[in-house]
Amino acid sequence: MPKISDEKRAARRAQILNAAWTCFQKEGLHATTMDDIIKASGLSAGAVYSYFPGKSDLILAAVTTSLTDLTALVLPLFSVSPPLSETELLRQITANVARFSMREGFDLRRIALLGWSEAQRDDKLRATMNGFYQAFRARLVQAAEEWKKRTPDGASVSEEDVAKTLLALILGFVVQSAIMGDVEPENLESGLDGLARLRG
Amino acid sequence: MPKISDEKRAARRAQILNAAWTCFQKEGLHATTMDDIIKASGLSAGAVYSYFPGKSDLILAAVTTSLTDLTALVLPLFSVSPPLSETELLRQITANVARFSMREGFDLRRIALLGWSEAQRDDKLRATMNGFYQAFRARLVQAAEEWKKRTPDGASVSEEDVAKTLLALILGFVVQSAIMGDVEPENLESGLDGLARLRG
Amino acid sequence: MPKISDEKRAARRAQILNAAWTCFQKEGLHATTMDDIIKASGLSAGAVYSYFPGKSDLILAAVTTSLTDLTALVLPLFSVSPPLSETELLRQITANVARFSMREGFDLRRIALLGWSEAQRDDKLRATMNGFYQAFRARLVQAAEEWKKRTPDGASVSEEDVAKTLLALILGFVVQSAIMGDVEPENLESGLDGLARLRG
Amino acid sequence: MPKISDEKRAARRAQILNAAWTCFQKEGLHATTMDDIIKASGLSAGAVYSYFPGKSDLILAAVTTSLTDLTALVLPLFSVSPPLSETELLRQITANVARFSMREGFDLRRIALLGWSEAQRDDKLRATMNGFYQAFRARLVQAAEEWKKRTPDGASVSEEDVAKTLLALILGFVVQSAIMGDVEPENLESGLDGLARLRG
DNA sequence: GATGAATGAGTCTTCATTCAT
DNA sequence: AATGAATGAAGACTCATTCAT
Repeated sequence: MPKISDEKRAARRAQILNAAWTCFQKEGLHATTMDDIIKASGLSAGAVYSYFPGKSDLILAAVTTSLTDLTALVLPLFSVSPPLSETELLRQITANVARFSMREGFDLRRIALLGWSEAQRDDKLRATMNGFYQAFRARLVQAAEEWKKRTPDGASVSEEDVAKTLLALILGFVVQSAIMGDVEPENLESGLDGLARLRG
Repeated sequence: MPKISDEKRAARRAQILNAAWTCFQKEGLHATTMDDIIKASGLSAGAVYSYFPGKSDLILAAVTTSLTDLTALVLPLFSVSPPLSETELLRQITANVARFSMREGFDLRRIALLGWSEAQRDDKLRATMNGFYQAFRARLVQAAEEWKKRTPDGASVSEEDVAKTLLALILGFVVQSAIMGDVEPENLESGLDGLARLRG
Repeated sequence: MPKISDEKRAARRAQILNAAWTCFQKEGLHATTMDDIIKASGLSAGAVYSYFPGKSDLILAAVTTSLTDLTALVLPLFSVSPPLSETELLRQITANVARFSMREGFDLRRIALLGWSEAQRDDKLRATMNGFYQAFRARLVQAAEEWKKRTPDGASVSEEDVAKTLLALILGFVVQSAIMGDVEPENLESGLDGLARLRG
Repeated sequence: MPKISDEKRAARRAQILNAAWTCFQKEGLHATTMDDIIKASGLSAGAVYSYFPGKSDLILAAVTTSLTDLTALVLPLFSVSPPLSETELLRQITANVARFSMREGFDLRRIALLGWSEAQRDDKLRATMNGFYQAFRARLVQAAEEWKKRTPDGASVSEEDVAKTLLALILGFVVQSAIMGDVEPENLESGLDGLARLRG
């Protein structure tokens, strides 16, 4: 098969995935019907099914894609030089999540909530998400190790726990802003600072 | 059958809600059919529908109940004397959430994830959840005010932001432990401490 | 059993029938649920079922009642002295039907259409209605005989056919005014006159 | 399955409509279940629903079709040359209705009664039927104008009222023959004649 | 390969009727 | 005798998936 065909295949896949994403976000995972996606994609039912064996695969692919896109957005933040401080990293990550959420009608936060819910039922999806979050947290652990090295008297700090705490803050930011809608990256930065000062 | 007593009505309602909760948790909100709930409740379809007008009401009631139960569990923590410190409050809240999650096979965290997802589609549910979280965060603001008073040099701390940050930590704990399953209340306590020390 | 009890029974029956009539008219025969009637009657389900074995009996009774009421309204017209002319009788009958239709929200024409439709399915109802219409047409035949006697040269007139024609006019008036709503008794009188003149 | 031809689509539609008509007539409009129609049509539920969005549309289409078929049967009678007399037109119309009623097991009169009843509840259906009868009556008015022109001394005749009277006779014929079953076109012709003679 | 019509098991919900209290 | 909660068999309609053309 010539190369064009492969490109076309990839384009078609992206086209379907895009349609699925839009629908999922607007209607939720279960309220979206295959027909919605088929219509939105502009292809035929048979065509869609030739790219994805079933609805659950489409869901998995959509969530995976959004996770991958997010990774591409966030990973560079770990490699800037000089490395970002904890406060700065948290602010940038949450800011990126918030910014990504506004893009072209795709709200990453909604997709995240939908995905978490679906992961309760779908083993494959849960495994995929788990893997992604593990990898992400591993990067946070690495970053924490860096900060630790630079901190005199930081030997007793658990980089694992710091990573878990940062991840909790990020995920909690996603939920809180999706449900309540009145949280900005700066709030966490200020709150974290306040919390430290209140503890003395 | 003559008029049923109020207690019996309430008991029946609870019986149905209990069945629904069990099913929702096992299967997810949409994958659970009314028939599942009907069978699990041990009642007839008509009986279930005489207590709840439809499936969405059952979902709303199930989520509301779990939210109410959680409130009952967590609210007392704000009233202990002497008041808990921020670290202690966070640890106790997350510990209660984790403990509640293990109770009688009901996992509050799963219900929470399912509810958040459903709230994207169901306006009534979203309003209910929003109200609950607003009230909860207001209590956190109050607590932060207390801490602020006791902190010399704490005047510039934003209690709003502290509350948002604590809520983010709690919600993030729920997500992280539901999806990844390897987070304990102590991790957040230690991580928050480490974070403060790394910041200098 | 004392007399009071019987009276009470009759009153209850009427109360139920009244409720049924109102519902049937507003919603149609099938769209009306037993619960609608029960609620409208102010009695309990059991009470209603102790007076009428089932919904079809209620329908039969409601139609029969309306037919009976109509009879009471129309029959006297055949006994007035001196007897009414054909034109006058037709006008008075249709006028009574129209007037009855306006009474207290009960529209006899609607009940008639509903009853005819139901009679297609319900043998008992069909038999009842058939009997009523036969009796009514027999009265028309009698009236036609009278007119015939008074008409010189009327020997060859078929009183049966005159009666069928008058009945067709009355029933057609009911349908036309129920569906189209722009027919008055006078129209038929004038139309019949015109028809005669056009025939030469 | 590739795109189906227009003829095939129309044939399928007719097939379903035919099944619906048969069922409606046998069982009545509401007693007929979608499953009855689906079974009778030989198609699947999904197929039927892809041609008709719901039961009420099927009812509307069935009634509309029967009305259209009837129009095709009756309209030519208004265009014969030389024009039919009032008596003749009435006889031919009723005769056609009666004949149509016998065709292939479809009884137009029953459909008419069912439709009138349903029109009480269904606005769309009522509007459709009203439109049809208005058009039909307009043709009767036209015919009456013709008769009027040919009648010396006919100037004062109201063609509107003549049309309303003729329509009442036709509709009344339908009801009377459907419910009582002992009326023939000739009866009306003779009765109308007798009525004129009795009036002097 | 692509199409989209067709499938049919499955969903939520209703409602005439019963019968325990 | 009266009540009204409970029953459960239908009913209308949906939708992921297939496969004839």
